[in-house]
Amino acid sequence: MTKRQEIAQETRQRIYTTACSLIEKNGFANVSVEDITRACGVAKGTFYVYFKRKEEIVFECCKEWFSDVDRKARGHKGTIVEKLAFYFKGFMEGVTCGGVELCRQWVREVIDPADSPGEMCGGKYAYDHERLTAFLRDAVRDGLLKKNTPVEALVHIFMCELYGMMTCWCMSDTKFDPEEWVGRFAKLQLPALLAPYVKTHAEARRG
Amino acid sequence: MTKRQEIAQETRQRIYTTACSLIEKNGFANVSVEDITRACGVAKGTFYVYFKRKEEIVFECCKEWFSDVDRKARGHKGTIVEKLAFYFKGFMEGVTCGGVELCRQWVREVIDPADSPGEMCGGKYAYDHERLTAFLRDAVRDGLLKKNTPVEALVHIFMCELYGMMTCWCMSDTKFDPEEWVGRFAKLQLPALLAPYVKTHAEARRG
DNA sequence: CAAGTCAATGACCTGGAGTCATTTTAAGCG
DNA sequence: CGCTTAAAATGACTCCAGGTCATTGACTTG
Repeated sequence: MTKRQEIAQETRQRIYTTACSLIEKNGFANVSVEDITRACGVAKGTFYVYFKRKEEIVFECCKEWFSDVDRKARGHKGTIVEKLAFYFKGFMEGVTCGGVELCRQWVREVIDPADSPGEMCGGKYAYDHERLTAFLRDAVRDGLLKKNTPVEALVHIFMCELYGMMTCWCMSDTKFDPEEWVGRFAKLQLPALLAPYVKTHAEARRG
Repeated sequence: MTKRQEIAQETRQRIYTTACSLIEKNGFANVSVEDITRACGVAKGTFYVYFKRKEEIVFECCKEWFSDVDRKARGHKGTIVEKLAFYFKGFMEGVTCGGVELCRQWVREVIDPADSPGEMCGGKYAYDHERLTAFLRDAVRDGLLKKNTPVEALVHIFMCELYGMMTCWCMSDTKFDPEEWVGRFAKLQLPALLAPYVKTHAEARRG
């Protein structure tokens, strides 16, 4: 990497960091692109060298929420119910850690498939969706779930729950506790949903 | 009502109707206030005679979604699980009937308590919240649920589910079917959630 | 060192939200 | 029927923020 590219990377990073913290402090709508660039000492145009639209910065900021949720959950010992509970817990930890203003903007963007197809919503939704699908497929492969498990349908249900949680967290202005929610979901609802597909001990022994 | 007030009401109604249909056709962000006023043959300023902000029209459009969901559900015969399933079904019917673009804007507004406190989010959220709370309290009073039922907590869970459904419906661009979702929720998850609070036949007989 | 590349710039364009002084029109009254 | 009053309607205007693009000059390359 040449010195030039290094400087460019650093500029991009500075814009990204500044944007995240400003948005978290004041909310997406109350932070202008000029606010961001002024705060990190570059011209407005520079923002658009690195990001196509103002919204794109949110995608950047939120990507890391989910960066290794699935990897960790795979490593988690226990039943499929316990693994999934761990997955959800990790997911919501990422979200809450990112802050409510970023979460709000994420939801705003994700509900609208019309906004920049391909890169934004479609892509973002697919991101989680595929990750969770792969996770469940592996659980089937590893014998934690029966062969006839309707993976796609379950993924849809779980995505509904996760995004419902996010939406309500934003609505309640963080007063509601996602961790408690995940706990209850895992204890009451998850077993009911998975019951038909979880192998009994006898079945598991048979393979 | 004088002729003057009649005309004013009619103007307001015309703006409201035109706005709803334009938003549903093109999406909230792609409809300007001028588009709306032009389409119904009044000046831009007239819009602001009747609505404080562009967003306020959405509140108006969406209010009727929930107008008598609870009343109908109260009249529905059956167990508390069946009544609630009916409630949820009616709620989502209202939403889907209103159309995905209105639903999107509703979610956008509702997740943000900072936007016009009192009237908008706080009020809107409270609207559903209180309605469902009253519904569950009545179920307790009528002996469908035990006295120790944690009504507030249940309301929160249900609101999460409803808004999760709405969010996912918007995300999937209406591809996902809320009715099917409600059906499954009522069959698998609702009984698990309510189990500790539903009276047994013996308990019900004792009162 | 000359030519080429590319990050960075900021004046500029655009479009839409919301305002307000003014005009139009219905209502009330002698 | 005029005249006054008050409400409804107007549209030119301000303001602001997102996004563009021709230009600059620092760095790279041969």
